[in-house]
Amino acid sequence: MIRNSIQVLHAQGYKVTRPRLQVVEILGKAQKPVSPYEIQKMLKQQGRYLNHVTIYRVLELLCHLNLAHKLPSEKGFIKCILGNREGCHRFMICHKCGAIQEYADDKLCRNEKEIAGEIGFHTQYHVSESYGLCSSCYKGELAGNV
Amino acid sequence: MIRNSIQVLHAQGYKVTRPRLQVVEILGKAQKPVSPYEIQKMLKQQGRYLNHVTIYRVLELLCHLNLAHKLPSEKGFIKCILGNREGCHRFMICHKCGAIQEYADDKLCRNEKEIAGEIGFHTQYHVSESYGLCSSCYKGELAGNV
DNA sequence: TATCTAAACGCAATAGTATTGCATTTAGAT
DNA sequence: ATCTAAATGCAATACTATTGCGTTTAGATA
Ligand SMILES: [Mn+2]
Ligand SMILES: [Mn+2]
Ligand SMILES: [Zn+2]
Ligand SMILES: [Zn+2]
Repeated sequence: MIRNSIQVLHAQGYKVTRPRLQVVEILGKAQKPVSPYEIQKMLKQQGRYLNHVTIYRVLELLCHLNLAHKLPSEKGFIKCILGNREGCHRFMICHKCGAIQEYADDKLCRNEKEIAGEIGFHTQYHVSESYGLCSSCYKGELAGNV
Repeated sequence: MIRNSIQVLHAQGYKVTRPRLQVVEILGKAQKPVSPYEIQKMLKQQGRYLNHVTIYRVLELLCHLNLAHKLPSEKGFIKCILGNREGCHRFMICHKCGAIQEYADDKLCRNEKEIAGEIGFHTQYHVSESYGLCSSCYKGELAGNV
């Protein structure tokens, strides 16, 4: 995570700074989307400090570099685990435990573009989030309902 | 739009109030997502006034009744044009003119659920937004590039 | 039509989120 | 070691969202 981020930053001509690495580290540990202010609090607990403006700017850059994604409906950011694979990156979100699963699927993209094409809409990218229960939470629900 | 909203409010045991009708009216006219504060401004221009808290509450209700949708990535609300059709309601968003096209597609939902199922994720609903150019903006782009 | 009450609204206070301009610091090139 | 464009911190400001509570009102009932 960190290593890859450093590489990407470097390769794209962006400086490798402490704030950037700190945010990357937080995202790497987080198991669910985190907001800029949440990141600030988490750093604070480590005795570190970053201005919230800096965090906003870092997150913006990380998204630009596809190292992170913004999940608007969750009001938070999450690290990208797919790399620069083709197609759009999609998410499954467990609304019980908050866990996120990132995935990509070309067929799905083609489907959506096809439907759009039928009414003359030219798709450039997709935002796609599935909400439900992850396998472990689903099992928990079943157990609870006995 | 208004008539249908009145019916739904009534049928569900919610009062038909002036604030609710005013917000419905604004959503009906808007050609793109509008935020609560934008709605307040638009009403102001008509010489009307609603407290922003009221607008928040009305929008929450309208979404609950499927008369409107929140578009998180656009930070705004839009009226629903599909009614209570089965499946999730999806959107195509032109990032040039801001126009929105709502649609639904069962096949797409099945596809997504299928993919989720493969990793044990149990989907309950989808958030889906396609970004690109609507047909008229696309034509405009082509013309401009000559 | 008048009365009544739960539901809805307005207001005020407060909290949380986001953006901008500018001075200072610093990564990394030379 | 020096230099400079890039990045950060700070301060001010604007925008967005939530809560509690007193007042008003839609619409049911008589
Ligand atoms: Mn990704
Ligand atoms: Mn709809
Ligand atoms: Zn879960
Ligand atoms: Zn357009």
